[in-house]
Amino acid sequence: MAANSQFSIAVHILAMLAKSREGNVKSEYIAGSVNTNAVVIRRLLVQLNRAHLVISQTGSTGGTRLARSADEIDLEAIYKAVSCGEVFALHGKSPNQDCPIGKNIEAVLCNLQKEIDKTVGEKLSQYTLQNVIEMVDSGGSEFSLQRV
Amino acid sequence: MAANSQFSIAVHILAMLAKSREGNVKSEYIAGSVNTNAVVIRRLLVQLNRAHLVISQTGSTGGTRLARSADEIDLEAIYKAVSCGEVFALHGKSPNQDCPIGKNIEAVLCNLQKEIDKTVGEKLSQYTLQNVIEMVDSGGSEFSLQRV
DNA sequence: TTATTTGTAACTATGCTTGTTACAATATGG
DNA sequence: CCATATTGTAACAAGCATAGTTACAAATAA
Repeated sequence: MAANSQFSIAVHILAMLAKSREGNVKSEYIAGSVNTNAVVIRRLLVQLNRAHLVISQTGSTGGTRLARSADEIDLEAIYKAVSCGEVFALHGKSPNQDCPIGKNIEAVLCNLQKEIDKTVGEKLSQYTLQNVIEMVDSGGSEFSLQRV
Repeated sequence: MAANSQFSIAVHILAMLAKSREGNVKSEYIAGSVNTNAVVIRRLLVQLNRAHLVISQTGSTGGTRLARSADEIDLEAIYKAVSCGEVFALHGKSPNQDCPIGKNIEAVLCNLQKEIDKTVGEKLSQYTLQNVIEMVDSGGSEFSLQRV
């Protein structure tokens, strides 16, 4: 289980919150739907709080709610909030700087990486949390409802 | 060093091969530029062979060469050859199927995943290995030369 | 036959993600 | 003020993928 599923879980969490607009939702409750430990949920909620997508409160009536409505939250914001990193990684070790290709390939790949990340962000920004909820409600069969 | 840099290394390898069109290039030589072990290179070359991007030969005059010219190899083909997987992962464990959201969220995210992967593939297909080499030759400062 | 290179297996080391327990900090309500 | 409940967070273990390394069989050329 080393694959990064934080974005998927984050979308799941936010969908849960969106469906419970009245009142705070507890991490334990969300964990029951995601089928994981509540701490895993709380760790993600910290990141969603920092991104101002949700508001959490401690205390006996505490919990978490959306910071704004579901159609004002797009998937790019969620993706960036949980900082899923890049589509591909650059070299682990630096290439040989004495080789003309090794010397410059990293810069080229870094620029490409930025370009791809931008493309992913633009595509994700075409969908809102509201779109996701509509898809879930209709059985999850298609993913075509895009924001106008 | 757990991040997947196989696509980056694969591009590096192919750039090396493209710059040495005459004759076979040995994995040890490529490893010297990438700054890693030759077996790491050979493992990637196996995948590039399977994708028919390169041709390898054993024996004392063996090595690897491009299967076609650099402007006939686009970055999507390289990306698919090394099967870098998906931009984000789905849930590790299955969500709670008794929850209306848990029951359908996976299908929605799976469709989204396919959509994003398609977008990445389309973007990568706009660049060829030849474009990469031109970038490297010009110092790697920009990434803007796109295939017509 | 000898030398050289790829292909591949096996093993280790490293690091990330997730799961889990524990507990301080915070907030509510009696 | 006290009891209760929840978040925030630290600490640690488990599982898994990537990368590095050694070793050797298979293939090929001279």
